[in-house]
Amino acid sequence: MSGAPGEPFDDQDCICSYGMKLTWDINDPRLPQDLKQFDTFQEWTDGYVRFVYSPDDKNAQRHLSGWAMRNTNNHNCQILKKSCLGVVVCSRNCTLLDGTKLQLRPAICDKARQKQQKKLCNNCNSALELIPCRGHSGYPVTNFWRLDGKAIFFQAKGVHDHPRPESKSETEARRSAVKRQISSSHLSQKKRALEIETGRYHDSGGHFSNIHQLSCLEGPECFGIIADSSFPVPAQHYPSFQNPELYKATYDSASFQGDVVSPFQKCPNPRIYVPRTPCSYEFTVPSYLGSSSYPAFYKDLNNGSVDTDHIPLSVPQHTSSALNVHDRSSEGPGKHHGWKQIFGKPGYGDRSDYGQIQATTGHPYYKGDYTCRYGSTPSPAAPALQTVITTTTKVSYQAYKPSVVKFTDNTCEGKNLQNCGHLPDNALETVYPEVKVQEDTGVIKTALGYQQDPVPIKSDRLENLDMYRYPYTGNNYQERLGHSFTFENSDF
DNA sequence: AAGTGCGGGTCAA
DNA sequence: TTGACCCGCACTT
Repeated sequence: MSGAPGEPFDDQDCICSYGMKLTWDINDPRLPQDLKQFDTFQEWTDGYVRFVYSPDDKNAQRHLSGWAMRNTNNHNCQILKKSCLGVVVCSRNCTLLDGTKLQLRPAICDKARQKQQKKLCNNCNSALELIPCRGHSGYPVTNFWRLDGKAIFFQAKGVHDHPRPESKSETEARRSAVKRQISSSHLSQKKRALEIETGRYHDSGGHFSNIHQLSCLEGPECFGIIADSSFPVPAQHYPSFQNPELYKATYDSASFQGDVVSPFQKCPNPRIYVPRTPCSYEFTVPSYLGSSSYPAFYKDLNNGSVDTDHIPLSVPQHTSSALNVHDRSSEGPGKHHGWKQIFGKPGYGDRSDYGQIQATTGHPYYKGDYTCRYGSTPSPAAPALQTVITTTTKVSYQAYKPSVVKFTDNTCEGKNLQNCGHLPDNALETVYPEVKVQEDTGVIKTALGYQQDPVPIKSDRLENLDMYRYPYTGNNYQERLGHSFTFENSDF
């Protein structure tokens, strides 16, 4: 189906991954061999994209993804196939103290996932619920990995129709941090007991002032992610690695003492802006993709059985929101519209940008029936996306070219978003009308992101350096994170 | 314990 | 035939 291996697109305006400039499909007998460059590792791929990674890229070697992807047997030992597990949310869709939603990473292991779903929402005690991914014709988004020759080929099929879960690194970092807190807490208690025994304890209030303030939290190496400092700095728009400052704040003693409101009660950020790409692409990072929050912890560490999964690290980003997850999850694949159906649906014609598409798929997440936190209004400026994406394994490479080019004019800056402290649900619902649309263009963003000039991002981030200490500001969360962590093999 | 990858097997389209 | 999915196993973290 694809052209000669290595044959690049001749469209000079094609700003996409190197992998997508080449014409290949993961199932092709022969993949491009004469590779001239590699793509920077992308943790949050979304959409029908392809990348070619260096065989030395550690993340590519590990088949890493921000999404919770589980191995799927495709009976082809040459190609590793993984499918998305979705995201775990609160069944009541409760709003956390910081105004965000619970969005946990589904456990990859089946047993662990079952256990995970038996747990309760740490915020409202209602059940947790797994929102399955139905972004690929009603089936989970699939990722394919293939080591061929001197490159690692990656291909993704489908557009995630759910919020991002915590990334693997975030989950690991959170667990790591919590464990450290636990051990620290226990050590502190022992120390205190010893002090009492020896008559050296003079704290009249019996208050552990700063006792939970871990010294290790001063440095990024405290967290697994940084130790692995090596994560690639993808030139993508929203790297997912945490800013150590956020951890520092989050795991502060106040938060750990139980029912204490997070010190950073949030402010969904109005400033949603992503620097232009070299070709003046500009778009908004959706809230659910870019923000996160650090709700207060409710577990008493003294009980020694903190469930790290119940301590949401980042709960960001909601795509859609005020949905009823029961409705969402109870819907079978059959009720979802495939891409063919979507594109063929009358009335949308050439306005088939992703936002429009997903907002009209009939999927509860995007139904107009729902009062969505971020709305589902398509960008009025969204141009036609002359894309044809098949719903089968074989994806026409031709689909990629126009999708990127056509996105040029879809500029949407969240400058008008309200800056608010602690908004109630219904208030938030009206805040991000444009965000949803941008999120739905994930495929394009991902494709565009890889070559983005990091310089403007840096300057932009530097301008907002102060915000690093105060989570949430909506969408630039992930963007900010990119500053604190570096990816492996990155030339950043 | 959980993540990861492999592979046998079933089922439905 | 193809793709999704379940399961068990082995190995790693």
